[in-house]
Amino acid sequence: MDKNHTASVLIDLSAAIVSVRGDQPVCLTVPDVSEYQTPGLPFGPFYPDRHRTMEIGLRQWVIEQTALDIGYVEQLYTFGDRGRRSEGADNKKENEHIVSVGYLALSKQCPQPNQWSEWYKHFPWEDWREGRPNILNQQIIPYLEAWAGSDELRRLRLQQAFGVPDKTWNDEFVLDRYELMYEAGLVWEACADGRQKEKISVQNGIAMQLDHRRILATAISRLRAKLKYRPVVFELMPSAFTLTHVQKTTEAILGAVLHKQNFRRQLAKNELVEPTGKMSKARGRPAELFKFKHDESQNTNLSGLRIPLGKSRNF
Amino acid sequence: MDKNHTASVLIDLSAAIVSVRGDQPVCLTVPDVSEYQTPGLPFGPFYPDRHRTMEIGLRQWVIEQTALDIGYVEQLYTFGDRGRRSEGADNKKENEHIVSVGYLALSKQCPQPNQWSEWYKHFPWEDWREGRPNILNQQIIPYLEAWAGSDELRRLRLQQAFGVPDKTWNDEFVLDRYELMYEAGLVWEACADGRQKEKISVQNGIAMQLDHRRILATAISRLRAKLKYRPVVFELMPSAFTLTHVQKTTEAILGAVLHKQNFRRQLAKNELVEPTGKMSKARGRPAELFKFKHDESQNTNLSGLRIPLGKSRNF
DNA sequence: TTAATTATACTCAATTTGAGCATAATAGAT
DNA sequence: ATCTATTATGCTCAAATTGAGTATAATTAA
Repeated sequence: MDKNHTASVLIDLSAAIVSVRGDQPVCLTVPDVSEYQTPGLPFGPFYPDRHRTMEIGLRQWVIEQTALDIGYVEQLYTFGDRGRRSEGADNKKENEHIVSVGYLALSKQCPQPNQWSEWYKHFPWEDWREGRPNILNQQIIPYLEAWAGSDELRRLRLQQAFGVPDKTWNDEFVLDRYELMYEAGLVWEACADGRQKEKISVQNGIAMQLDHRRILATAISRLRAKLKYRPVVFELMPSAFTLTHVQKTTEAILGAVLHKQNFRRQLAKNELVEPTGKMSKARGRPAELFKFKHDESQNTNLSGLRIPLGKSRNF
Repeated sequence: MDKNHTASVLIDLSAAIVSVRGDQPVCLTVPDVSEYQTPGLPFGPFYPDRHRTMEIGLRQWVIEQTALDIGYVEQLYTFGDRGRRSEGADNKKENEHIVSVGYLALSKQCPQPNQWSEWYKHFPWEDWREGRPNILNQQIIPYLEAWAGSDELRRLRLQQAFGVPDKTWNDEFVLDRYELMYEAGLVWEACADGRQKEKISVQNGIAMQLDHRRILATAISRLRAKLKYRPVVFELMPSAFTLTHVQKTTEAILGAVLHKQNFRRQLAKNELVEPTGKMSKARGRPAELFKFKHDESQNTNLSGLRIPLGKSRNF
């Protein structure tokens, strides 16, 4: 085994810090500085001599920079091909090889509204709560069909990621869909990376710096999947909440509507919440306020919500 | 955001290359060179200027070093605290900060038997196929109980990871269990890293170099989880196989026995296999030979085996 | 008082799961 | 030949879970 390493790299810890504002999932972004006016995820370098683990390093600079209380943190993926730039087309020092380690963090609050960017502005095709997004049939699918042409492999990937023409939409394939659009040159980042010569005509969601939209797509995929077998929603909820509030938050993340009674049945069966005795006051009948029945341990083994997906998911 | 990186690191790509030999899951290891005679996982450096992505880099040196046909490759986790060594207690250059990116790879064959190490020699408490392993009640649990003492958090973690005293064993918590044993000083690596002064008396599974047993634990956790929702078993099967063979392979990985008829019902329902027309010849009644009904695309969206876990899992 | 709104209780058929029994086809022993 | 051990496969059945309703209760705003 060759142990003479010749290439050293710098490590960036990038964080998709997620919260929910109203009925919109949001993500902390940093003001755009580049010429392209694209927002980016917050990131900071990893100093291996200062922090024992990368998660400690991440928490450190998140606290320093944002003063946010992030309870839940999870490593997502390590990308070795950062900006995926083709050679020389950049103003960065070329010797600086950067590996980015993406993290997902969840925050109960999201102050300073302008610092938080709504997920579905970057991924308009991922929000199915009002039915199938128009952008799919009007823009994305036709372009992708043309891109696939008669290439059998491309058509299969298209079918599995976007469910065309007959399969159903899978809410967890956010990353697959984004990657496919990237490859097909349907997102701005593909131009920036030099894969696409001309600027694309349609704006398929707001672009982000470097590979940040890819990291956010990974975060959404992971969070949507996790929601179904671990009670992570409660990391996004205040200490007391109504059952409808939990449901709305879940629906926001999944980008889909759920059957109310069945959702509550799952909560009840898994004993995830307990009543506080207090009531909420809103428009209609007051709802009981609940709190999360947490296990004291962070790394809990509760069964999460087995999401009974409502209808209107395919077409 | 502070962009003046001061610390550069080297990246090692470590691979848990998994296969199944007979009824034992195995993992490719490299001959032991250290004074401790402990085997290690194969690993190689990542050269960012030579390989566009880390996965490409990994495949490259696996092909070069092992000449193995690994189809399935998946990134596991990136560890920033490698050997987790306390300061100065090592013969390595202290300035060399190494970050290891762990990968899981699956191989259909495993030639050169002595290069492959059986999982359950490193994790004897994880194989429940013959019932609850004796080592749990005889060694591990008593030590962990003592370590936990009256610390409430420790007791909760113990309960959730090992299911003591009343909860059930969860086959996916391999990493949680290993980490707990590491913290409690119950595995050799804890000594090596200087967390434990004296050598531990009992050998709780064969140790590995650096953090390699932790990477293997991560691999086992991930593979056990994945098996239940993606048809990854077939990455470990030859082109034609009997249904019993699939089941034995699945059981080997899960470390648990399954209900035969229900297992086959799942395979049938999900249309994961199709008959080849040929028959196997063995001791009893000949079994039909099947092949995996693959979707041509690697990144397939098949539903995997929803594992109906047999009984005898708790106690 | 009425309408609109929201919450919650309860029902019911269809499906899926967990666990079992019964039968079929082979090799090897008697 | 025929019995026995062994493995494969078909079929049943009750319990649990899911998907999708209907009905009713408690509020606010008009």
